[in-house]
Amino acid sequence: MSVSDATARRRVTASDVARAAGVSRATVGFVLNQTPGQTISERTRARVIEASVRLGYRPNGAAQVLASGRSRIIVLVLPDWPIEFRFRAFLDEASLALDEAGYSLVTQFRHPQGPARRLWESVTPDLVVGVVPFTADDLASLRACGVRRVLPDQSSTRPAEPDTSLASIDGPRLQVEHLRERGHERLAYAVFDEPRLSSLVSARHDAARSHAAALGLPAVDVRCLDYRDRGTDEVVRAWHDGGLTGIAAYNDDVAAAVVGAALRLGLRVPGDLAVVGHDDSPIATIMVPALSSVRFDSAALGRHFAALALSRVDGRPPPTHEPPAHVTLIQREST
Amino acid sequence: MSVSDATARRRVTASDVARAAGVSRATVGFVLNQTPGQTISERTRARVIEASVRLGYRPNGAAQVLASGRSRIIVLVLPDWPIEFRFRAFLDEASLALDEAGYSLVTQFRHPQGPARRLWESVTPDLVVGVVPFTADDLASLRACGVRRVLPDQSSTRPAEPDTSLASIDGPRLQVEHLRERGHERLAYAVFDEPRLSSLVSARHDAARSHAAALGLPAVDVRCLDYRDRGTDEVVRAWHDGGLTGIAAYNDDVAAAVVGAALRLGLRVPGDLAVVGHDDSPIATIMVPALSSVRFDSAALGRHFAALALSRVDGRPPPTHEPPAHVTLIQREST
DNA sequence: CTGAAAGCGCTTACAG
DNA sequence: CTGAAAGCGCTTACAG
Repeated sequence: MSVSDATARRRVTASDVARAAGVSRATVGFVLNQTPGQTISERTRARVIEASVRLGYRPNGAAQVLASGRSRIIVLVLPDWPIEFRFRAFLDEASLALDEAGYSLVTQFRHPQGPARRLWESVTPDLVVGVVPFTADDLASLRACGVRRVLPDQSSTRPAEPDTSLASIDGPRLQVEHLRERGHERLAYAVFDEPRLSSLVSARHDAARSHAAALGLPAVDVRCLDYRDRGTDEVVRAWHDGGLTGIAAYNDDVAAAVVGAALRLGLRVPGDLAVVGHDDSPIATIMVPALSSVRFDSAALGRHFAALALSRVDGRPPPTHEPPAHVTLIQREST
Repeated sequence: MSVSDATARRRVTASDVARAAGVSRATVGFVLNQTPGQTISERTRARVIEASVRLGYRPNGAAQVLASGRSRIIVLVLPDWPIEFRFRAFLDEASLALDEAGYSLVTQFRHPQGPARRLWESVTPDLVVGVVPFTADDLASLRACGVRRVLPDQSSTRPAEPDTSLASIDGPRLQVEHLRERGHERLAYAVFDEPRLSSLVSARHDAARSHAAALGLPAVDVRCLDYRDRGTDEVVRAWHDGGLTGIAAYNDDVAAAVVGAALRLGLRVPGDLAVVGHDDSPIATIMVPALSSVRFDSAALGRHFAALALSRVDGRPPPTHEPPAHVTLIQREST
């Protein structure tokens, strides 16, 4: 009765457990944290565990962080990009792998205006990872908040860490190669006019451009579409009139917009215009004609991200093996 | 020089600021937290602020949480649903509104296996909100971790809080009404076979069913599709052969799958089969034919969520006004 | 108007 | 093998 009273009244602390088990507070910590280098008798250990379970003891996170200096929290700062279809699998796998190692992954989107309070000011993370590099402002704040470990690592002059970002440029390469193999030499790259995406978009179309150049193909025509009006139709007509036959798209939605415009113009896909998307989202399979696309193994990327993050929090060198080969081209009806 | 030394060596604390400003540690806290009921001279205040800026002082979050018992962190526990298109806008708006009130919104996805460590064990949130109700296990953990405020509120017997969940059932109603207005009486409801979604899916098709019943329409035929094979074609053929003419879909991807199957079968959309989607994702505009769909005002929902959460952390009664009317039907070519 | 002091609930050398 | 004690960096009555 006094037990349930105490439970109801206020939070159970390590002192409560110690009292109930007839040991000191320190011993409670040693047992529950399995602190190495301590020799606790089996009987004592059992008494402590029994008491902590019986009382429903949960350590106070803030007190642990304050005393130990470690939170076992990793913050992932995401750019202000619209969520991509495969991204959820990336997060799921990364969280799972980190969870198994005893860490929690917490994500924060970074808006242009920026939140007044950065998350790392509140949660004392062991590590903060940015998908895009941090601003000087962010870095100053990170330092002032006592965040010791940051990825990408700014302080060192050694070569950049392995790139686990989702801004992969292997996809565009595969798209260009695939169109070339299907007999297309005059190519275009289609993107949506989505300001939030600018850095990612330009990384990808640059990759498409330079890979085409490396293959000796004519310059790739990069165009912005707006799916909300019919401007896409004109762009597609101009491509066709100009003799372009192969279109690589930033993602499957953009590819679907190109295919839709082509159909409205009476063009055959892939007869007159071959179109390849990116992300292998559900719509690629659903569309008529079904869309060739680039599939990301985002789960593998998520696991690789977790391994990299863990090596960083433990102060170990990053994993030496390359990130997994994670993109493949799925051919369907549109090429 | 000694300043930059100290900065480099270890974290700047309130004591450092106090020393530099020639005041006590308490005064530093009073000034920086703008504690009400204190009368601090303008000169002292200025000195403290100057020193804290100069030294780059940031309060230690863990210590603040431990001492004050409040973290200004709100955890939103998300079910294991695939991310819906409009969901990002919801999160953006909610985070922004909470941020303005000085709170950080942290989200955690809840996998079936469940993370070993729940986030609320580490971050001492002021409030934990679940999109779906918590399990008894979760509730026990929340209680043991000292989380005083939880939504949906389990402890009280008063009527449930206003529903801000994304499992809205107004969309299905609009779909049924719209199909009816377009002259369709024999309806079907199409979903994907996605186990992660079961609760949301059944909430929606139940809504469609009961609204059709309320309108005096024949029973709605609910069917599971699988877009990865051609089984969809057979379902759509069966609908057409059976005289069904109006199809409401769980989301725009499902609707696109139905439209695609209809086109492959040589049916006219909307002539032979009218199809209405849900979410108004980009693909609805892009598709040929363009898809009628239900648009969510998820930004307004996000703001409403924030207001509700803030009322809860402040211990105020929830906002009395209804959640905004947030769904509208956008008619395009498919109905 | 300002400061000295207790306390939040842990961890972790250190001493027995 | 176990415990007493200092310390993490704040907040907040309380006393002047």
